[in-house]
Parts: sequence; structure tokens; C-alpha cells
Amino acid sequence: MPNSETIQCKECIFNQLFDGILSKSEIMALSEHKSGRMFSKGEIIIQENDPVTHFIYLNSGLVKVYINGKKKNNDRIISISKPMDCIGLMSIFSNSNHIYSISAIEDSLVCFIELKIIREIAEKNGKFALCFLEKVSQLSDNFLINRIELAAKHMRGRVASIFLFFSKTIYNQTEFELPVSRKEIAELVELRTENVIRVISEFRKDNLLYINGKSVVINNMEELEKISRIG
Amino acid sequence: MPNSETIQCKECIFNQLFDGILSKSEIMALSEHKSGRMFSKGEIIIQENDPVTHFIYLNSGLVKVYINGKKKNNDRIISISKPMDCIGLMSIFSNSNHIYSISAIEDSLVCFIELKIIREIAEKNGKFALCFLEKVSQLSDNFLINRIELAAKHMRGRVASIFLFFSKTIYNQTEFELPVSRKEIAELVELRTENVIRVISEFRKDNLLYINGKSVVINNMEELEKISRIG
DNA sequence: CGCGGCTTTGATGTTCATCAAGTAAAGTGG
DNA sequence: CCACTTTACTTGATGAACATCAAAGCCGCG
Repeated sequence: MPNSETIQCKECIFNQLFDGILSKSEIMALSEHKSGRMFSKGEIIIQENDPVTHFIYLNSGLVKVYINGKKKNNDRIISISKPMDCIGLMSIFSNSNHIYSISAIEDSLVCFIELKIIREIAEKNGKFALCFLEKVSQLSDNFLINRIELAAKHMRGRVASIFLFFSKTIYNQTEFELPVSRKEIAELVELRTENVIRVISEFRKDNLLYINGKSVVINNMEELEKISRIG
Repeated sequence: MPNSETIQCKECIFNQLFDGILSKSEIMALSEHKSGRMFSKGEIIIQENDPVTHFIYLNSGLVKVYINGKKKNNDRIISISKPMDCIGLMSIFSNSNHIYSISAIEDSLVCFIELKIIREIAEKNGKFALCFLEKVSQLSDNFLINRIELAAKHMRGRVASIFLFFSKTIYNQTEFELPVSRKEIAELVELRTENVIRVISEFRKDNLLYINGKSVVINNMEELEKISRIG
């Protein structure tokens, strides 16, 4: 595979997540069953229906979690995950096979920890298990709330929320390179590509943002937020 | 409060869920911090924003989990939960306040277990914690998948799926009393009441089901399933 | 170079929300 | 128990929001 590389990551940021909860020996045990790999933009990390063998952790880069549509042009993106996010947390404990696919939308360093060792440690270290529990719950809550709010919004609000998401949650800047295509935005917010493009054109005309290809500058954050809330 | 009653439930079905995982003394400890209460149809069990103090478990009856809309006539029902379901599992570990409301749609016996004791046991008994983890994950997966499939369906498919849900998942019969109003069906599937009614009328006209008020008999399960899948 | 996928705009049609209005059912107070 | 009010249910008519279809320009890639 191109651009692939195996990395032993003893000081992976993963450990930070459970600071004070894991013992030295537990961290060691995890490290021994952990490996990292670079995925370049566009590469598929997990395919729907792959057996669940590892806990997956994003160290750097950006990935999308999605389900494959039955017909073509019908994928649905569940979430865009950033570093420190536990991607694919959901199906890991409830299914023996992945129910979502994951692929890199930017070059990404992905860590894999054998699920077996996670289970072993969780069984012995209840605090670790509880910490996991909180993360899973939080993630689920977010996804669900997200979906419910999405359903309540019209086209403009949906598209606005995506630009706010990238600006605030991902890049923390008003100026950034859009890491997804118009088509992918459509898959994120349950719209058709054409309509996403139309709305973007409107936003540009209304001077809410500057956008040229993938280069974005947000000009009127307040108005976008208003549109995202109401529309 | 009317129809309320406090019950010490030593042999609550809750214990069955963790059969072989909990020790005698742990079961005892849980029992001591557990209480049950009857809620009659329509009563509110949990209000959005109530502090999370207990793990909540449905022993008998039927409840709905929903979020209160900002405007009136804008509630959204997340799920209908049946006995053996851990209602309100989601927000319990991730939030200090409930983010969903829960109310009884049939007379229901609800068990409350102090969250503190659950946490204590989970910390010491990792298997118990893992078991919880699996339940949370499963629940989340179901909710999310549900929402995604919903968004893909048209009116007829959405309404059909609700009748299938009650017939197959809840009552396990082709003949049952609908426990929800047309308005609540609308809140379940992101439609307007008028449209739910229109679709139901069509189904009746097409002889897919007999329905009079709340009495339902499903006549053509196959066709309803087809509509639910495709439409 | 030419092919396929992404982007863009316009025209058209379908799906669904909204508005209106009336009937039935269910809860409320005298 | 009956008049009264409210809430649930139902159907029709209209319009808004969005999908679909079509066509053309753009871009990257083998």
C-alpha cells in the first residue's frame, strides 16, 4: 500500500486521555498491542462489515465516518472526526463487524489498539471502563442531537452549520481550506449536491463568505450562526 | 401523586441483565439503592434538564423518550422503550443533567437505581462496566441507524415503519391497540400530523391494514415491509 | 488528448408543510 | 349528567422547499 508506515507510539496522545487512570504497567501493555499507520487522503481505513478487531484512534489528520448507500451516489456521512477523537467507537463494543466505513479526508495517522487488550484492562480497571463509557455516551449524544437538529433545518441552515463546524470545531479559524467536496457536504447534511452548491452561491452573493474552489473565508459569522439556528 | 407506589424489587428483571456478572453482595448493594414507582399513562417520568441521579430501568409498561421543541407542537420523539430497555441510558454517563424527557405512554413500573452505586460497582467490577458499555453502544447504534434510515424514507415508508415497529418489536402481533396518537407518530418520524393521517388513510384504502381509532389489524405485512424499505 | 468526476446554473416536477374548516372524542366545571 | 371547552382526528386546497433532469464548463489523470 502506498504511503503506509508502521509506527510504535509509546507517547501517543491516546495515553493522555486516560491520564491518572492507567497504571504504568497498563500503559506498557497497551503500547505493546498498539500500532500506527499513515493513511493518505482518500484512503479507506475501515470498510463497512470488516471484523472489529481494534480500537481505532485518530492521532493526526481528518477522517470521515460514513455508511455506504445501496444505490450509488447515496453515501451518508455520519461525522467528520478530528485528532483526539475516538473514531469508530460506537460499533466497537456492540458489534462484531463494523457498521460504518471510515476513510481519510486528509493525510492521517491512525492508531490501532487490539480490542482484546482494551477489554482485559477494562475488566480489571473499572475506572478505565467508566471513562470509556463516558466517552461512548458523549459521542452518541452528540451524533444523535446532531441528527435531530439537522432534520429540523432547511437547506440554508444545514449548509451554514457545516461551514461553522469547520471554522469553529475543526480549524478554529475564519479562513481555511475546505477538506470536503460539495458532494460530501451534501452527504453530511442530507441534501443533493446541486442544492448545496446553490446555497453556497447564495451565501457568496450575500457576502456571508468568500469561497473559491476549496478556499474559504468567513465574512459574517453572526449571520451564518443565525441562519444555522433558525433556518 | 396519583397511582404512585414505592416498591422494593429484589427480584427485579434488572438483575437478569447481568446474570453471572454480579456477585451476591453486589446484587444486595444494588437492591438497597433501588426503588420502583408506578407511573400512569401520560405521567412525566423525567423532564429535560432534571439532574441525573439515577439509572432508570423500565420494568413494565411503555414509555417515550423525547426532546421538547422550542416552539409548541414541535416535540421530537427519540424512541419508544419497552420493558428490559434501559431508558435514558445515553445522557446518564455523559451529562449531569438529562437532555431528553421521558414520559409514560402506558401505565409503567419504572425502577430507579442510584447512579452512585452503579459507578461504585462498575469501578470494582470491570465485567459489569463492560456489559454496560455494550448496552450503551448498542442503544446508540440503534438510535443513530434509525435516524439515518428515517431521513432516507418518504412519508409512506416512515409511517409503515412505525406500524411494523409496534407490530413486531413491541406487541409481537398483527393486531394491537396503538399506544400513541397520530400526532405522536408524526413526532416519531419527522412529519406533520395531517400527513400521517393522510398516509394512514391510504393504507386503509389499499387494504394494507384495518384501523379504527387506536385499534389496528395489519392485513398485508409483506407490502408494508416493502413500503418501509423502499419508500 | 479524452474520459470521468466534480462543479455550476437553469427548468421542471414531486413531496411535503401550511392553512382552513369541519367532525368526533375526551376532559372540565357547574 | 349535561353544557362547554379543549384536544384529537380528518379532508381538501395551496404554496414552499427540495429533488430531479438537463446541459455545459472545469479539472485532473492515465
